[in-house]
Amino acid sequence: MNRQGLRKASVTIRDVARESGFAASTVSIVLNNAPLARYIPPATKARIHKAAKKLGYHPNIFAKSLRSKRNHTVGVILFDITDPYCTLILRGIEKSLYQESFLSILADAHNERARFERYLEMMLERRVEGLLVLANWLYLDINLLADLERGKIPTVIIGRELDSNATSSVTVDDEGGAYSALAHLYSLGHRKIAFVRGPRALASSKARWRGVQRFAKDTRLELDPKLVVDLPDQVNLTAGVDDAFRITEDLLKQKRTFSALMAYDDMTAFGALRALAKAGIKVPQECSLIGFDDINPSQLFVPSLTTVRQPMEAMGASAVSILIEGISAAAENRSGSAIHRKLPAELVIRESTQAVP
Amino acid sequence: MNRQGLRKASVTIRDVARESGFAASTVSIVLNNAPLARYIPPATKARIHKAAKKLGYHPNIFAKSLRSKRNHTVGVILFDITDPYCTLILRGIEKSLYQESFLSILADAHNERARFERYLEMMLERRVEGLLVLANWLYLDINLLADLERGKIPTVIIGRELDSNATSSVTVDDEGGAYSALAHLYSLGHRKIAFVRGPRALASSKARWRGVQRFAKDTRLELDPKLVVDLPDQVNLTAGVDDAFRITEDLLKQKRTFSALMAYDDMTAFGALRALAKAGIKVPQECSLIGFDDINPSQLFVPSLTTVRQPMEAMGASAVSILIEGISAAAENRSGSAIHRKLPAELVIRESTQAVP
DNA sequence: CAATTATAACGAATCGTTTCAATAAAACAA
DNA sequence: TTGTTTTATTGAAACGATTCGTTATAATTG
Repeated sequence: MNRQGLRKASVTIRDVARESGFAASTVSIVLNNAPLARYIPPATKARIHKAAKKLGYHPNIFAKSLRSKRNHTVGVILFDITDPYCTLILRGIEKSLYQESFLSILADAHNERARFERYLEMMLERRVEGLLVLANWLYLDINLLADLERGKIPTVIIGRELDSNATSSVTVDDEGGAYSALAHLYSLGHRKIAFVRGPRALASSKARWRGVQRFAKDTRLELDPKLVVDLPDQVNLTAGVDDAFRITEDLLKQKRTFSALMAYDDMTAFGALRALAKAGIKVPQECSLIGFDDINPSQLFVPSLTTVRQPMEAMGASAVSILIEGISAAAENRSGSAIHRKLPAELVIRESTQAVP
Repeated sequence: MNRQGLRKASVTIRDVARESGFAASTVSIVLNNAPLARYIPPATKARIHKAAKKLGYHPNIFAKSLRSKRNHTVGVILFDITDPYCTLILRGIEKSLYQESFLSILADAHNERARFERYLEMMLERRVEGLLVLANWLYLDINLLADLERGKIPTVIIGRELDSNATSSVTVDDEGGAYSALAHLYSLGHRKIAFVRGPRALASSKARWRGVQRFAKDTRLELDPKLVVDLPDQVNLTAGVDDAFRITEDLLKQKRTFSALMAYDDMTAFGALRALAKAGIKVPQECSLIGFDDINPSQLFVPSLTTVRQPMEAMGASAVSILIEGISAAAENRSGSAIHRKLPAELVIRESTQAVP
């Protein structure tokens, strides 16, 4: 008694071979349109295709990967999927990956080092072909770098540049963005401007502040140190908003007047807006408010938020293009060198800023 | 000349075998702690482990999968990653998956049928062990069902129940949620209440409206049909907000007074809020506003939004538990039947509602 | 002491593809 | 006619891990 009775789990290339009357190798060549396929006469090809279709043949991807050592998958590690900033970048990544017929494994590190490392481990174990790291709101740094380079697979970091520039990166021009944000407020006549800077630990905080300082210098605008406060280091996103709220309240309590407030980012601006509203200060009539990022909710707020847009979809797309290049380089044993791309930010004027009366 | 000169791509189990002086099969048994390992003396185990560590051995997952037919991966298909509603569910999914050491492949269908089908295809091709479908803001229906069942792999749909209940689902109690939302407004003294209902095509629109009607019946509250408007069918998320804005404006134009507005969901509420603000109507002083979902931005708005919370993290977690159960059932050739879970919604009272003066 | 059972380790087959080298027939050239 | 290419097809050898069945000792039992 043979195994006919047993239900075959799935149809293999040998089944197609038997059905079509050719060898498995021939079937493989035809179905993959391998170089050798140029010798195969159309009639043969047709028969093989027909057999494959008839049996509903789908190549086993595990076996395929085992031979080719490829799986057309990249890993995406981010640090808080709850952050709308991530979301838009993900959209950009997804669009590009889709076109390349790559699929992505998503991991959310919850801003926890251990989780990050575990995920990194899992991804390497699964031999993803490349790695995208979305370094939003991220405090891990020094060793992160080492970890990433350990993998020896093409990697692109979005939103942050590593100290060693062995790993490719895509960032936004924070400095330029902050510069134009302040320029916007200035052009509206604001001179007394409060600043809620980002947490010290974040690279982008420094960069944005540099932009502010550069503008101030260029126009001889005086920055009142009493009107400059720092957000505390804070891993939690919504807690960050609360911090911003509190800090702005403190700012208001000290009775120094200002006609505009520039926030580290949109989230911060939301917190500030709440504090201003609570103090009965109308935005933008009595105080202009500007953020940074242009995350999704910003346009929905009342008043909608004037902000500096990070081209997040473009950043995602850009990262993918670098990564894919790195992957094909690796596949062909070429060695591509790290690429660092810095995209311009764009001022988006909405309702939360207006000319000083 | 042998192949010593060639750089080995990676260290295999045979290398460990050679290094430790045992056979590959023994190594496999030890490293996986297979049943047979109970016969292997500690000394041997130690030597094998040492050898493995020394060589930095990592089992090749492709080969592993080829044999075991498993890959510890589930597919997650959603319809708009930009939607904050998705984001929180994803968080729930991720947490649970992490504990099970599963990884997820993420696909965003952009509300496009073709894209959905392509992704479904890709996932089946990759033999994900299960499928999670996040049916937010979704208009595809009839055939979607057929597509999903074609795959014959464990599947859970979140946010919607399929007509055939062959596929498991996790939904929220829309009707009960809407009921309690209206009850809340009623208890604050509101009697003239406007409703912006969801798009006709969405199942949740109907369910929520049923909740409203039921409450009205229970308390003999009269619903003024002139104060009830429908959101048009709309695939795009932010366009939905604009629709809500326009619709609310129309509502206001007809000069019917109402002291509260109940929106289909939070996004809709945001649109309504903007229209109210533009008309100079203060929320909540002159008009209370309530949403549904409790997406992330809702607590950040000024005023923060009273709403009905969907327990999104719990929904994600619940879906994963059903899925994992289905996967192990499949692995052991048991046949689990579809499970349908409906989670309660919870009223979250914030600033946007207050008692009628 | 012989018979049985635990213990310890291994060899070979298997999973499903792809690819290399080989073969054979046909087509062409000298 | 013989020799060389071109065209068509194939068997067998990987890829790297797991598992089943086997063998060879050591320990235990009657």
